[in-house]
Amino acid sequence: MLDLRILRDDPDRLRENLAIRKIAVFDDLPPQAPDWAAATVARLSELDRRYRALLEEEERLRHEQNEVAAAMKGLGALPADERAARRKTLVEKGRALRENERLLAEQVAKARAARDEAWARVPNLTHPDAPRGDGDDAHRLLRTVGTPRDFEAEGFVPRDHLAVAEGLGIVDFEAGARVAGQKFYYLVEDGALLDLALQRYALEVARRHGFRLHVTPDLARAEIVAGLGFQPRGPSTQIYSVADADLCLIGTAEITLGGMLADTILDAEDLPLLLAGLSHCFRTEAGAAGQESKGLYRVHQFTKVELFAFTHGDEAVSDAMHRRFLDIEIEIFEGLGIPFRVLDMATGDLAAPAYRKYDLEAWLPGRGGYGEITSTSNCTDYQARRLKIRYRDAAAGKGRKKNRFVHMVNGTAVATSRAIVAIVENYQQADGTVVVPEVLRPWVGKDVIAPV
RNA sequence: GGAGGAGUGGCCGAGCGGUCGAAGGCGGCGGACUUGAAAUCCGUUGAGCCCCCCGUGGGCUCCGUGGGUUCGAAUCCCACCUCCUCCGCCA
Repeated sequence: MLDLRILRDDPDRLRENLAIRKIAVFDDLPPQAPDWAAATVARLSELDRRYRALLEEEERLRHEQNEVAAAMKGLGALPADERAARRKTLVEKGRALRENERLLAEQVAKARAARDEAWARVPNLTHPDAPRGDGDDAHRLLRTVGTPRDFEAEGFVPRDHLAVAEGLGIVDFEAGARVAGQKFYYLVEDGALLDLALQRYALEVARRHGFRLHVTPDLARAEIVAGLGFQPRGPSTQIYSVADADLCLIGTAEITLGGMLADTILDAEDLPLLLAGLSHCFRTEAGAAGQESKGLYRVHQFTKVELFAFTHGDEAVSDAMHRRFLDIEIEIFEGLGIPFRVLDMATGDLAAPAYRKYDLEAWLPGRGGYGEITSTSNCTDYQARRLKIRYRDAAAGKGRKKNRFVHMVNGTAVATSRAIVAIVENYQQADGTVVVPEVLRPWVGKDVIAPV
């Protein structure tokens, strides 16, 4: 959620931002509609004005109520009969005011809900250096790390991870489908060890960088999910909900790490707070299908080590943290020996909470293309405002402390399923075995994964 | 799951249906003392929102959350959430 002052003080900035983000706030004003950004801002302003006008009227009535109640207190000194008469008048007046105020309160609540609902859908502002546009060509290539293997020179055609993994018997999608449905799977023997090894490896790197380790809940209240900027309900939601409970299966530990400190006020000296979270992640993957979704690449459940930071509410500070996150992600995949590229994601592809986002895309020989393996976003104060995560800050004045919203940065250390895809495809050998990346060997306990 | 108890400001903790945004303490900030620090003493210190003639201006709200009773609710009633104690069950 953005600061409402932007709507009131700088609507042009809001309109320009909407235009580059291409995220619809109102369903009947999609980004394809003419002047949709301007029309969206106009409607938001109108909702805000309506709410404030009603609120003002309600507060006036409340003020009168308070005056009646206060007048009642001064009655004690009067003679009994006069006191009774005054009392009767005041009670009647107070009662009438209460009735009116209640009617108005309903309208105020409705107007407020309408404004807030719309406002919550307005995307975050955007980093000035983020590339504009949308679509795969719009992203800015920042770096390429590692060199893809020359399989032709090695004399064989690389297979996709599913073929290799099933050949090795380290993944079982049939059993997954039988038990939980399509896009569920079992990791078996060395597959299970590989999964755990990736978790341990990522955690060790995170801890070395000063992140405090957490195994988080895999479920969270819908309110927390929404607070992080995810849509917990609705036809196109990526989030599973639990029936008869106000709970969602989390799509990422970003939700549980970010929600940890909801409604708290931190000490400025405690920032930045660096958290690592291990959780299962669940995604409905509504509407996703096709070759790119094959096998372990797009599944309903996977395990992930997430990095999370709460920083001072200063764009330079969170921006620096964001680059630090990117460096850690690069370190992790460089360590795994996977060739990848780093993209500065275009404005039209950013999710609503992100101010800026970098993706790591691994080279996947089985596909002959790149596929996203990790992602890191600076969400500035967008999530903190809704979750009410603040810190006491020494303001410009002497000794005065002011509460400010923290900035929140998240990033993937490792999503095991996709890392396994990248490892299996990049480390496969002509005989169908897979070499274990050196950094994982202590935990996998072998150099090569071969069929049992 | 059953039976009790409790949720108050950054933290701890008092609070009678009206003078309670709320005692007291800690912490923070400013000052005195000190070469400096500690100790001591004095003062000060909640948040969110709305309006305007934008000021040492006016108003509204907030005591777990949401409802209710009342002219008036931190205080009374109901529901929910969370925590604690005891019992039961259980990896």
